[in-house]
Amino acid sequence: MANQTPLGPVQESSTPEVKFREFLEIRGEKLTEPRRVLLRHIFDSHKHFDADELVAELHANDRKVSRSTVYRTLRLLVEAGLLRELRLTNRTAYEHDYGYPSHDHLHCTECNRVVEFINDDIVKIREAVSLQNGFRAEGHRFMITGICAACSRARSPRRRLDLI
Amino acid sequence: MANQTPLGPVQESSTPEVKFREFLEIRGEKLTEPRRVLLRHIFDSHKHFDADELVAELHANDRKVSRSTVYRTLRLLVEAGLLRELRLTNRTAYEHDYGYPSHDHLHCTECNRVVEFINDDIVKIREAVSLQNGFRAEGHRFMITGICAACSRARSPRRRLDLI
DNA sequence: ATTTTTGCAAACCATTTGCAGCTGG
DNA sequence: CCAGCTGCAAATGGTTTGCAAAAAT
Repeated sequence: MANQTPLGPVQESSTPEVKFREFLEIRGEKLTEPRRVLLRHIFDSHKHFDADELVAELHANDRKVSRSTVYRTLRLLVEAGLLRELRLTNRTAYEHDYGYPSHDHLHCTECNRVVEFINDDIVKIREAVSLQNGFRAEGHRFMITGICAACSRARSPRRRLDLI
Repeated sequence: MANQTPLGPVQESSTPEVKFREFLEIRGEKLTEPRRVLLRHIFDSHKHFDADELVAELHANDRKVSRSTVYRTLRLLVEAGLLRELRLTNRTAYEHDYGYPSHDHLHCTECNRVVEFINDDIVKIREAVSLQNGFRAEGHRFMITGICAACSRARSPRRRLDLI
């Protein structure tokens, strides 16, 4: 799942680890070693990932964390506001939701790439629509699906050259 | 999955069955009896539904269609542009996409109800963002998540109304 | 000491698929 | 007739869960 990171970071008052510990303390839960390993790995690089990739990468690095713990911790991190879920067609991907500006996504159904973009009007629409419907909005998902520039290019006006 | 129908129908040049037959003919496929039964049932009432509900309702009506055929036909109807998929948290729901205006959704995470709304600015944003990113947009999903008015009011130990 | 967490394996569950027989055109 | 379809049962695959051992406070 390739993905670039066009958006810059945002200044935050504490690290993900501190924020996670606070979250766990409130619920009387613990910041264990596997959770720390996972957290460090996740916030070490900024990209989209899924549970499976996490398991594989950690195994490759000899920092093994079991699949169940990965799933359980991902759920906690979402609840803690550190990660955001992206439900794609066949799997659930995650991205940083802390220390990173809020944004939405373009999803190329051809190459499966996800590109981020920021548009402030979306939240305005969200609030206006919620107000009209007596809805207390907690979040939204806006995903534009289609074909990215690269795939469009590689699609039609290119065939003839392949024929030699 | 309770859901009202706030939006009015739209004038179309042919019925869902005609449109589906055309779609199938182009691909050299057949409009069989199970498919007809399913299509009739789906377009008989306007509401959101999932594969399981369809199977149950048809069985209750003694118009049994097998689960596999339901799934296979739903996929065709989406490809044909007659239905639209809504990926909710735990399941895939469907709604009419033919003879019905384009719209987006509010999803109450408490009672799981989905409410439709129309906002023309969303498509404008979609086109603007796509242009900026060299993206050829084919569609979008905009889902606002939060708590609906009814659940806000009853905001006590209320459990989700998830039917089944 | 007590409560939470972990890893494993098994369970889940919506959806898909292989196949033998049925059906529409 | 023959490609395409159906129903059944079995397979899939991502995700969750039960449980006994391990770790945190």
